[in-house]
Amino acid sequence: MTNGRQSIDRRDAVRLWLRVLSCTNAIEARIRSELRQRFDTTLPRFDVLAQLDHAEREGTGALTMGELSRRLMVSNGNVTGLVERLEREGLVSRTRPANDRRRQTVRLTSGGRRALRAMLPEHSAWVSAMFAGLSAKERARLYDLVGKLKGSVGAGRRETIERGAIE
Amino acid sequence: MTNGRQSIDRRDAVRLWLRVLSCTNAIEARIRSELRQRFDTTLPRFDVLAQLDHAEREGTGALTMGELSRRLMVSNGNVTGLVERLEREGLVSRTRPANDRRRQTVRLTSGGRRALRAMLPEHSAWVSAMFAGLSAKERARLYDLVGKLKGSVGAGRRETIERGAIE
DNA sequence: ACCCGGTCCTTCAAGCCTAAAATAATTGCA
DNA sequence: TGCAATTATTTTAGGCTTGAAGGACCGGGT
Repeated sequence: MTNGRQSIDRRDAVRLWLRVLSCTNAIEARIRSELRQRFDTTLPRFDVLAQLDHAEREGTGALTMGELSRRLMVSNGNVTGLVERLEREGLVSRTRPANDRRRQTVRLTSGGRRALRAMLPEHSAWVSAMFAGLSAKERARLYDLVGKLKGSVGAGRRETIERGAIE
Repeated sequence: MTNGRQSIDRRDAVRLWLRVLSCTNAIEARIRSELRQRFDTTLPRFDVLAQLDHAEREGTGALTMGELSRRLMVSNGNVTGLVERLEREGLVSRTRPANDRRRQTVRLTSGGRRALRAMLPEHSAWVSAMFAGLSAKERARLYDLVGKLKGSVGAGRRETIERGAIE
């Protein structure tokens, strides 16, 4: 049964995954390259600023390091370095709240807010240009499918763990 | 026109992009984690081995550093380091062909081939488990949409460059 | 024979990223 | 109160990644 139904499905899944990956990489590479050329900055830095801005709009003026790490889906230690560099550049500021001195809260400085506001519209323009080849209907379908996939990823993990790896 | 038709489309495109990105990251994180736990290796190393194996099956016994860099879509310098580490571990070997001594050709060692063959079936199993929440029809639709998106990404780049950034 | 533009690869500096260990502050509970 | 478990963050060691600069090599034209 080296080439049964299951093997074929698996090969298809891998092919699909590789296509998704290469597409994502291409988009990301484009955004990185534009950010570097137009604003002399990097994607992780942009992500931090965008996340802080988003929090601000929600009413949360500042985020803790941990909250930032969760939202960006990167490790704690990574956030430490990123925020350090952004602070050195004067784009964010850190404060230690008196009620819990383990914490570190981060917020945008006015310079950081200004820098981000300059980048956001261009960022949207790049992204929407790259997605322009898809109709509104196709984009909606893609949105749904990826949402379903996201759910499936979590479920797949649990199942494989419960069952004990490969059968 | 701060909130006209275009802005809304753009926001949608960004939302879609963020969903695609977070889904891809989740899948990649899972694969990285499994590779580390089960085989004590990393995704880039796996990618190099898989690419060399693929080339082997196509009849090309070995790849040059440049060809490897193109296929993996990473920089030249990056490949140098990756191959160095894999060579240190005895999984690949490098040779300098006599007819063009600028080049460096890389091939799997028997140990490398053995290591990869152990990983491949599990890798497929992880991926197909993560995609199992989608029906065959949905997977096919996703495959097509992502293919179309991939085309659109290239087209979007060209257009933005020609038109000169954001209008 | 010599040079010169191009190709192939490596080196370099800097930043990104992770997992695991260490540090520091808080909380709960005996 | 005292102290163990928990929570929040930083540190550490190692690897990944890039863009740019540099060095070796090839081929063709003079």
